[in-house]
Amino acid sequence: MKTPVSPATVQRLPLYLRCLDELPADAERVSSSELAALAGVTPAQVRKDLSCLGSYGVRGVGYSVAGLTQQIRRALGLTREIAVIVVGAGNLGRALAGYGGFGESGFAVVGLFDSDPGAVGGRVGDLVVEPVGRLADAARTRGAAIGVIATPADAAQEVADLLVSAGVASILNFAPTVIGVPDGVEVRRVDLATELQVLSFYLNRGAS
Amino acid sequence: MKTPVSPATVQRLPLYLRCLDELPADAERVSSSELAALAGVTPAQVRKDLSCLGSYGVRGVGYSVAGLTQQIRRALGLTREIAVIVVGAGNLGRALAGYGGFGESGFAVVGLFDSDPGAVGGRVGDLVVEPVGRLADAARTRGAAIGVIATPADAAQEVADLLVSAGVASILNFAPTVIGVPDGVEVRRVDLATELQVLSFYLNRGAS
DNA sequence: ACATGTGAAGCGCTTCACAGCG
DNA sequence: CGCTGTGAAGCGCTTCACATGT
Repeated sequence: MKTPVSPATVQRLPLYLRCLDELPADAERVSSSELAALAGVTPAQVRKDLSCLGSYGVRGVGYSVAGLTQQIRRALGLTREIAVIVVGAGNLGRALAGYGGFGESGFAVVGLFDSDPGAVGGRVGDLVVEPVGRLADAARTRGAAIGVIATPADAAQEVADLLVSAGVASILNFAPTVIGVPDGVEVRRVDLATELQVLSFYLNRGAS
Repeated sequence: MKTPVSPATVQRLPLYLRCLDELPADAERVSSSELAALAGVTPAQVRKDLSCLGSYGVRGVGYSVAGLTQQIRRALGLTREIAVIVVGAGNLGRALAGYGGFGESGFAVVGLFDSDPGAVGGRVGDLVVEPVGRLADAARTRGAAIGVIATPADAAQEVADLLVSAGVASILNFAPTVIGVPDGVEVRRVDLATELQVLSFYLNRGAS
C-alpha cells in the first residue's frame, strides 16, 4: 500500500528514523521486533507503518537499515534541506536557533527575528538577530518553509499572521497560546505547561 | 460520568485551561461552542470531555468560568504546587528553568543540575546550577515529583535512571532519544526534530 | 524455519442527534 | 427556546493471526 499514510503513522516515522540512527554502525539489517523494542511500540505496529511506504523488507530476514532510512526520509520529504525561520530571540528562541540537531535532521535555520530593538543585532551561532519588520521579506527571499514561534503568548498571533502572509504554511508554535490560521496552514503546538499538566494527572493516578 | 478520563481527554484539559485563561476577565460564563472555537475542537468534544469530570455546566446557559477552571485544575491534580527538577543547564535547560510560566501553571523548579563542572555554580534566575552528583539526594529532600531532561542524547538514559532511582516517576524528556524506564514511570517526549519532520511531511502533502 | 505483509477483529475516540433541563 | 449531557453510530488506529515469500 503506497499513498495512504495515516497521521498516527506520520508521527511515528521520525521516531523510527531516530532509532535507526541509534543502531550500531555495523548493523546492516533490523527486524520489526528490534525496531519496535527501541521505539517502544509493538512489532505489528512497525510492520503496518512501514508497509505504508512500499516496504523494503525481506521476509525471513528483516529490513535493510540504509534502505529503510532512505525510504522514511523520502516519505517525510527530507530529500532536500528545509529552510526554517525562528521568531523570538529570548531564551527559548536562542536555544532553538543554536540547536545543532537541526542540520543533522535536514533543516537549516535561515533567520532569527525579534521585535525588541535591544535584541536585534545580537549573535547566536552564525545568525544575527534581525527586526521582525524584515521577517516577511526574508521569509520569501530565503525560501523559508517552516516558521517557529518562540515569542511570548501575546505576540504569537501577530507573528503567525505575518508568517502566513509571507507564504509560510507550516508553523511550530512554542508560545503558550492557541493561534488561529487559515485552512491549509499546518500548526503544531509545543507547550511546556501542557506537558507538565498531563504528567501531573498521571502522577495522581499512579499514587491512588 | 466521573472517573474514566481517557488519555485523549487528559491531553485536552490543559488546552481548555489555557483558553479559559484567555477569556475576557469579565466573562462569567462560557458555552461549549465558544470554548470549542478557542481551542480548535468541536463543541461536542468539549462537552464530552467536561462531562467526564462531573460537569458544572448549566443547561441553556453554559459553564461557569471560575467553576470550570477549578474543576479542571482539580482533575489534573493542580491543587498543590508541584516540584520540578531540570537536568542539563545548556541553552534549553536554562531556558526551561528560567521560564516564568511555570509558577502560574502550578509548578516550581526546585533544582537545576549539570554534569559539567564548568557549568556548576552558574546562576539562572533564582537557581544555582548544581552537580548531578547531588541530583538523587536533592530530588528526595525537595520532594521533586517531575524530572525534566534537557541534556544531550547520550546522557539522557543515565539521567533517567538517576531520576527513577530517586523516586521521580514522571519524566519530561527533551533529549533527542528514546529512554527506557520501568513500568509505572510516565515519560513524555518533546523532540524538536520530530516536530519539524512531521511538518515536513504535510508540507509536501499540501504542495502536491 | 523465519520474518514480513495484510485482511479481519477489537478497541477507543470522535461525531451525531436528540433527550433533558433550566 | 438554548445549551448541556449522553446513548448510539461512525471512523480510525491498534492488535491479532496467518498466509506469503525467501
